[in-house]
Amino acid sequence: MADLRTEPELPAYEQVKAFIRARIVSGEWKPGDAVPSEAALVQQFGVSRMTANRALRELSAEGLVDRVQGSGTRVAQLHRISSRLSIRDIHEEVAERGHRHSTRVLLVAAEKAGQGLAQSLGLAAGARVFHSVLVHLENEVAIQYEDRYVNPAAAPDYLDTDFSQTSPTLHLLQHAPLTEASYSIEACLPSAQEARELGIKRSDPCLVMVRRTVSGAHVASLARLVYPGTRYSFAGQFQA
Amino acid sequence: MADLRTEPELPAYEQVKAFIRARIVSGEWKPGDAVPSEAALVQQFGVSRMTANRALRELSAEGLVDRVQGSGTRVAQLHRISSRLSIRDIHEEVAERGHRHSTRVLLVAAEKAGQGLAQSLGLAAGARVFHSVLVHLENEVAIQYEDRYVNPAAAPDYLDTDFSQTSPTLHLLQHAPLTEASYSIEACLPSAQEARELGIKRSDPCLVMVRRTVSGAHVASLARLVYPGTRYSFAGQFQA
DNA sequence: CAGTGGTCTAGACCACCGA
DNA sequence: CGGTGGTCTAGACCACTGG
Repeated sequence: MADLRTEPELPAYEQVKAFIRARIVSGEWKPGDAVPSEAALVQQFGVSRMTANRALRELSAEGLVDRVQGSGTRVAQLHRISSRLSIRDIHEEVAERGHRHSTRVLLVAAEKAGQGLAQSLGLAAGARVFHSVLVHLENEVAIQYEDRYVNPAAAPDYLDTDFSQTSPTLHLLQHAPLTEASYSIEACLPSAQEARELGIKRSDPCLVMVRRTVSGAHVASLARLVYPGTRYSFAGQFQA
Repeated sequence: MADLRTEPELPAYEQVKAFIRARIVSGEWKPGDAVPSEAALVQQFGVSRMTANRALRELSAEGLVDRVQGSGTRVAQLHRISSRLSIRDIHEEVAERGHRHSTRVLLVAAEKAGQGLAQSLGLAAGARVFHSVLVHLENEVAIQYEDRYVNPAAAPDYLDTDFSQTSPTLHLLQHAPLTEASYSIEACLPSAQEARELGIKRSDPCLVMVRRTVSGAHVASLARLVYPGTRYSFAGQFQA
């Protein structure tokens, strides 16, 4: 029987998970080693098989173990620790740091989509699209230049929105439930206009995130987000 | 009874999940709306409560619904879609693209840690640390400049490793089970040496990832990874 | 073939929330 | 108080793996 003196009352499946996790992160059980079978855990801990199963299933979902039906459970090879990079509203993000967020609106208009843009948005060439360009400020310092095209079908009242009060991201999250997205992050030098609006030199490197969001059946939005490299970084934590 | 004609044989809990997920991503059920209770699902689908519970519990883990004991289950407010950014071995990454990976080793040595470095690694100032500098090539083109400090306690035989055969990341993953890590990504201009080794101009912007990895009790490694912005980008997918 | 995990059930007890 | 979710059990049948 294992020592379960962790918390006054911890669910049985959590105790089993803690027991196994401790042996993995301590290195006592190395990648590739077998983990006790469900039947063995039933014996050791005096729990039902469903409880042992839940413990192992959740550890598998967390990437700590690999399970193969008929074969067994083993400590996962590479602990591909991963972090969550999420789509967040920049207003919320700035507010969370205890800073003031404000917006400079440069453009909000309807346009005809060119060939490439229409294709990216899943529309016919020449279709009507919404276009917004704005600059986000944190404590009156520019931190993001946001150039965004929006599919009218996803947010019909996009043009009527006051983006000094709410952000495009928030508006879209609220009106077009996000189901899918893809992004890429690269390093670029800013265009003349981007540099001017961000208050940086054209030789100052920037992080550029290009993001395409999908809501249900149609592409909702295509955004190019430019961050001054000297004032912004994407940071994150990995946890096992 | 719902229409469950999705796949020939899909587990009951997956069918329940699919039923609910479909109504959420289609927008039929909006954020804040109540989701059928476990008891209701038991009725609708003719499954046991454990099965309905598993469906809702997993949807909750995926962030699609929020559950409150005693109150009920509701569609989650903002679908904080997020992607996993994982620590991968660059050799594996390049090989996966069907390209050749090779390495240019510039330095592998033991050094005395300065003040800041020692602190970052959780060692005393002046302690012995391992230092490696290498360039990773994809099809003979430089894509990453890797400058890394390693805690000897985490990988005692680091200096004896042939990094033209294996990579520091892989060596560390295999010898020091990863339990925690933090990173930041920013845009910078390369140093003179970085530019020279990467074969780019000093004015070409680069993505820089600084990564600190922890293995069990001690900090394992501190790495600075420089990617030419014109040749590399971090890309990812979000899924609901 | 025996052992493994994948799924499922029909109960059960409890803690919590809101009316 | 009734309804909710959180947990747990003691069985069960199945598909798959390996020797």
